[in-house]
Amino acid sequence: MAKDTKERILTAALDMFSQNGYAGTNIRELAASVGLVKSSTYKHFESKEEIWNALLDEMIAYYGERFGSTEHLPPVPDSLEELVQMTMRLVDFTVHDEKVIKTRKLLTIEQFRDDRARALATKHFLTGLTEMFTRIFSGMMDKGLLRRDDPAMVAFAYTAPISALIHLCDREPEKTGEAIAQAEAFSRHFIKVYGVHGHVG
Amino acid sequence: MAKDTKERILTAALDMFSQNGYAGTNIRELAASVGLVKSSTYKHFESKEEIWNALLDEMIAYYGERFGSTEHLPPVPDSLEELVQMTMRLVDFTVHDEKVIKTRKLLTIEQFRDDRARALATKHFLTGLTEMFTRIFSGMMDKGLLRRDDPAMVAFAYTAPISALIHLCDREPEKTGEAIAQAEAFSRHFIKVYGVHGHVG
DNA sequence: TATTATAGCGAACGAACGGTCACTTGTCAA
DNA sequence: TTGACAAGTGACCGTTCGTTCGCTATAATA
Repeated sequence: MAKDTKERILTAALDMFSQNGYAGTNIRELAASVGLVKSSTYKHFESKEEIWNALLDEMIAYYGERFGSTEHLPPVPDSLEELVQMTMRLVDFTVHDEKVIKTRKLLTIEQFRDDRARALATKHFLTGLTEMFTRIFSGMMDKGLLRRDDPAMVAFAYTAPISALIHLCDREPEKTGEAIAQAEAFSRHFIKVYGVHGHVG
Repeated sequence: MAKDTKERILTAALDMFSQNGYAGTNIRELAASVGLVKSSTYKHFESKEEIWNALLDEMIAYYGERFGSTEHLPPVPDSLEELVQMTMRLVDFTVHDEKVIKTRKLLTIEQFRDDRARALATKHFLTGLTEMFTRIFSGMMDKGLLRRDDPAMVAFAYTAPISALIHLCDREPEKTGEAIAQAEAFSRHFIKVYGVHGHVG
């Protein structure tokens, strides 16, 4: 039950830090949201900062196991349409999963204050997606599905606009539907421009 | 001199809010950084929140006069190379101008807490640049410099990656040189893909 | 059963917060 | 020369912050 409480505190911390920031979050409310009184928090963490560090540890570990290993790489699509579908599944997940949303918001808010948050933000918002799609596009070029070009540059050109739309969903959740539609429109625009057509799917 | 002090307080507020956030900034330090004692601040503003609101007012006004009016639109380039040059001038300014950097950082940090910051963030990070380049690309398509396509979609495909690199500069200023180089590389990649070549510049 | 560690609690701590107020100083108009 | 006002000061206010401490209840261990 101790382990359980500790986990629940971290979950609440992600909630509040991602909404109000580290400085804007107070332990009293945080404890209350897991049904504790503030002093009880200190049975599980030595300080507010330790909660922050533990949360970042968890986020870094989660990112590592989810995007760091090659086994979680999506398979190289066999058609341009499949690329669109795969992209949209990815977008759909990433703009609807609460934990992922809160993680992004927290990194957005705290990236200028904490160096580990800064580094993780760059991975989350830029290099992570780009590297993943660099491999995918490299494979698709080999298959003759995409025009031969620098796969890293093409991946950057593909993922950055999608990233921008994901950020828009975080900022203005009521526009999520709109943003998803635009992501799909962009994906279809992309395959029109970069894809090799007349291909037998 | 009163007007002067008020302005200096706002400048200091932009400094501190953009670095530590609204909640992480205290009036004592803010006042000290303009050579005042905290109580003197209240001769110019009624409260911390009023400072925040005045700062946002200023940012909104500045954005309006700088990007809102059509007179500040850059002219439609006469060649693809000119598009690259114009883009790089814009990038260079936007990643080096201190006030603009701090404005972006502040909007990044506070976009989830304040509705006006939220709206302004979307303009700054997404729609503003896109709309500007929609007009430019529309003109370039008319001139036969770019392949005919939906100018808004092409503008989005062009500006989103550049925006991502600008954010990278804000987050990791030591990578600014690298990011600028990548912006230019991307811009050249873009004109290679979307441009009409064999054109007499 | 007696012992001990754990996890909760309420009260209290000093420090820092945003904000107020009476007071002084300097400036400028009447 | 005087009066009014704007701008700055330091002392102080109540509140909230993160943190500590002594206590209790529970549950596992010996």
